[in-house]
Amino acid sequence: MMKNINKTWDHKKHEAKLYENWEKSGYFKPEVNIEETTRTNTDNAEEKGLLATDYSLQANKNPFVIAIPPPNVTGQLHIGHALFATLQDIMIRYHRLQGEPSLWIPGTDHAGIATQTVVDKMLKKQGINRFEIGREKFLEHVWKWKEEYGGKINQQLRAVGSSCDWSRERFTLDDGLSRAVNEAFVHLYKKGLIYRGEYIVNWCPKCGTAIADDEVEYTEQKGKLYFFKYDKDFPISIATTRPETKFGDAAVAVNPSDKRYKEFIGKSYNICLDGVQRNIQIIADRSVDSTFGTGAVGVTPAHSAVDWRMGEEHDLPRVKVINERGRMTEEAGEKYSGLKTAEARQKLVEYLHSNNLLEKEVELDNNLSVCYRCATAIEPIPSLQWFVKMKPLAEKAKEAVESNQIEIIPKRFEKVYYHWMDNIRDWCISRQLWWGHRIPVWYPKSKIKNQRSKSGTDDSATDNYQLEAKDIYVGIEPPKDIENWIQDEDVLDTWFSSALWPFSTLGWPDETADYKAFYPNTVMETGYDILFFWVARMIMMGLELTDQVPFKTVYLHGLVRDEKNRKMSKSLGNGIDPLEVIDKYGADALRMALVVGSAPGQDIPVGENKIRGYRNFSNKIWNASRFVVLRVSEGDLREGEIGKFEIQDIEYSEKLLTEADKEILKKHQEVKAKVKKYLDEFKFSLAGETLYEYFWHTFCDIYIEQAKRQLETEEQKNKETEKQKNSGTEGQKDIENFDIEHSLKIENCKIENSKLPQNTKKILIKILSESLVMLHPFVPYVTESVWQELREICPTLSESIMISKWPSVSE
RNA sequence: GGGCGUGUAGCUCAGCUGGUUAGAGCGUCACAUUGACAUUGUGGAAGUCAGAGGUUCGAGUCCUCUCACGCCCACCA
Repeated sequence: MMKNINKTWDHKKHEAKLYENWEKSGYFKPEVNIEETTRTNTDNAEEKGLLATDYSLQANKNPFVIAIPPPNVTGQLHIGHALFATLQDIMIRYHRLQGEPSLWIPGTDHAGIATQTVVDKMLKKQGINRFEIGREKFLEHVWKWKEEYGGKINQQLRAVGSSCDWSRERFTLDDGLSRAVNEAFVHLYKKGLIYRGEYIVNWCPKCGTAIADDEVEYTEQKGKLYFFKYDKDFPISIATTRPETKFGDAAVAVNPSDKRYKEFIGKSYNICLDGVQRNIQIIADRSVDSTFGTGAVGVTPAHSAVDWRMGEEHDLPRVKVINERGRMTEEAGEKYSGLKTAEARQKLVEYLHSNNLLEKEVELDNNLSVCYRCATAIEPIPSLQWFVKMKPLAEKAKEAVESNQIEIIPKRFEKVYYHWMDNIRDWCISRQLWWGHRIPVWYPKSKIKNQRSKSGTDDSATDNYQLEAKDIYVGIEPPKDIENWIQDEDVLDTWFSSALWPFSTLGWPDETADYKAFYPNTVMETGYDILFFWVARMIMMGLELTDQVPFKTVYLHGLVRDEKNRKMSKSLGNGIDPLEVIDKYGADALRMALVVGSAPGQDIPVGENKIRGYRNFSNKIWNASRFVVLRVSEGDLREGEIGKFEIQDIEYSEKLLTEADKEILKKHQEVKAKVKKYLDEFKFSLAGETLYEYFWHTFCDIYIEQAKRQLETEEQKNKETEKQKNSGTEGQKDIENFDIEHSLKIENCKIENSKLPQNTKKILIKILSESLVMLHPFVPYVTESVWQELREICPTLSESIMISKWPSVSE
C-alpha cells in the first residue's frame, strides 16, 4: 500500500474532511469523567431539565472556558467573526494541548431589532403587513425563517476551523435561556433594581421602539440655527435648530448672570405660535450658555433630554408635539397635526418669516443623533418604559476590575471602562418589538382599558396602563389565573439576555454539572467596540446574579481594516469575504493573516496579499514535512512516494550531534519557551510570528539544508562527488568546498558516519513534530494533515495532533 | 469640552520591564535553481524610530511640550 504525497498543500481537498473527523471524534468536548450520582429528587430534577448525572473534570487541571460572542442568527460570516473565531480557537487549542479540559461554548443571538427588521421586510415583499397578521402569526414567521435560514453562520464558523463544542450550542431565545432571562428580571425587580416609569427616551421612529443611550450614534451634519420670537409681543428672541418642537415649549431659560434678561426672570407670558397658545415662564438655569444664539433657550421638556431635566426642576408641563412615528400631534395645532417633522419645520419657518418674527438663519455644524441600527434621526420623546438602575451594579463591576479579579487586555481600556461606570445612567431595557424575550410582567385585565401597542396606530395608548406596583404581577412563570391577566407588550433589549450569556449557557439558574464545572469562564474575547454594550453588562449581571465575576480575563481585539487601513465597507467595496478567501487560500492562511501583525485593541489591516503570503507558509509546512516524511521513510522524493522505513523511537543520541544539530536544538528550545510565554501573555501575534520565522527561516532554510548532507549515505556521497568531477563547472566548486568543510566539521565531532543519517532522521522528526504541535493552534488544518502523514512512518504519535501534548521545554 | 490611541524602511505593521551594528511581511533590485517547496533559495538597497527639549553612562523605549492623524465619551438651544 504505497502512498503518494502531493507536491503542494491542497486545502480544498483536506479541510472539510479534517473538520468532519474532528467533530466526529468528540475532541471538541472537554474531557470529563461522568459520575452517576443518584439524587434524592431525581424526578423533580428531570422535570426542571437538570442533569441527573454529575461529573468531575479529567486531568487534574483548571478548565479553560470561553463563551463565544454569539453572532446574530440571521448573520453571515464576516471578517470580524473570522477574527474572533481565530483568536478564540487559538486559545482553546493551545489550552487543550496543555492538557486542560477546554470548553468553547458556541451559540447565536436572536438580535431583536435586526432580525425582526429582516423578516418584516421579507413579509412586506410578499404583501404581508405584520400589524394585520398580529403578533403571534408574525412570530411564527420569524421562527420559521430562523429555522430555515438562521444558524448558517455556525456552518461558516466551522470552515474557519473553530473547535467549538457543538453539543453545547445555545440560542438566546431557547427555553433554558429564556428562563434565565425571566429569573434575572424577577431577581432585579424584587431587589428594586428594575423599575418602570415615564421618562424621555431615545425613540427611533423607523424601528418603532425606544433604544438605550449607548445605541444612539452621532453624525456630523450641517444644520441651521433659527433666531426668532414666538410672537411679536414676546420680549425675548430665542434660537433653535428645531423650530417644530417649539409648539411644546413651556419656558425660556437664560443664564442667571446674563444682565440682558435679568429683569424677565420669574415672569410668564401667554404666547401664540401660529395658532397654538402656550404659557411661557422665564427661568434661570446655569447650563445656559449666554454666548450661544441669543443666550435664551426655548425649553421643550417633552422633546429634549436637557429640557426634560429643567422641566423637572421647574415643574413645567410636558407637552408632546411629536409622536412615535415622527409626526406632529394635535398639540401642534390643526395646521401642523399629522405633518412630518421636516414638513412642519419648513411650514413654521415660512410662517415666522412672513410674519416678521424670524430674525435670521445661521449655518451651523450640528451633531445629529441617529439610531445605530437604521441611522434614522432619533426623536427624544417621553414614554413609559422599563429601566435598570445601574449605579449599584456599576460600583461592584468597577471594583471587580480595580481589584484585579478581572483583567482587561490591553490595559488602557480599563480607564475607559471606569469612566463609563462612573458616568453611568439607567438602562432602558424595554423595546417595542415582538421578537425577543417578552417582559415577564402581567397587568390585571380589570384595570386596563384599550391596551394597544405603543408603536401601533394609536398615539395615546401608552397612557393606558399606568398601574401601581401592587397591582401588577412579576414572575418567572405566568400567573395561575392567566385569563385575568394581560402580559406587557414589550420585549427586552437584546443585550439583556446577552448580559447573562457566560452563565445562562451553562444552565444557570440551575446548579447544573456544567455550571459547577465551567463557571466562571476563563476568558472573554471580543471587540473593543462592544465593551459597554456587552462586556460591562456581563460583569454587572454576573456579579449581581451569581456573586462571581463571569470571567477572569477580557481580551479585546481591534477592527479588521483593509490593506490601506480603511474601514471595510460595502460602499468602498474593500471588504474581504472570509469564505471566499478560505476557498481560495485556505482557512489556515486566513487565520495567520488575521493574527500576525496585530496588537490587542489595535485595528488590524488585512488584504489579499497578506493572506496569499500565509498560504505560501501553509505550503512551506506541507513541503518541509513532505521532505522529512519521504527522506525518513526512504521513499522516493521525486515521486512523492512514502517508503517502508519506520521510526519507533524518536530519542536521538547526544553523542552523535553535529554542530548543526546542536544549533537547531538550542534554537528549538528557545522557541518553545518563547512561544509558550507569548501565548500565556495573550501575545498571539508575536507567538505566530516567532513560529513563522523559526519554522521557515531556521528549520527549513538552515537545518533541513544541512540535514540533507547528514542524511547522505557513503554510497550517495561517492556518487555525488563523481558527478561533480565529471561536470566541473564553476558553480559547483562552491558546493564541493561546502561539502568538504561540512564533512570536516562532522569529522571534528568524531562521529561514526554510518550512524549519522539515522540520528538526523530522529532529530528531524522530533523538531518537526514539536513544531507542528506549536503551530497547530494557528494553522490547524495543515498541521493535522501532515501529522497524519507523519504517523505513517512514526506510529507512536498520537491519533490526532489536537490531543497530542504541547512540547515541554527541557532543562 | 474630557479622555484614549497612533506617528518606526516605498506600503502595512512588530519591538516586554531603557542596553551592543533598529526587525518582519509585502514590494523592489541582482543572482541562483530539473530530487521537499517557483506557493523556492541566496544576497542587496532602503529608516535623523513625527519634531523639540529633558532624565540617564546609555532612549524607538521614560518625562515635558509641539505638530499631524484616528477613535471614544459628554454637550451642542
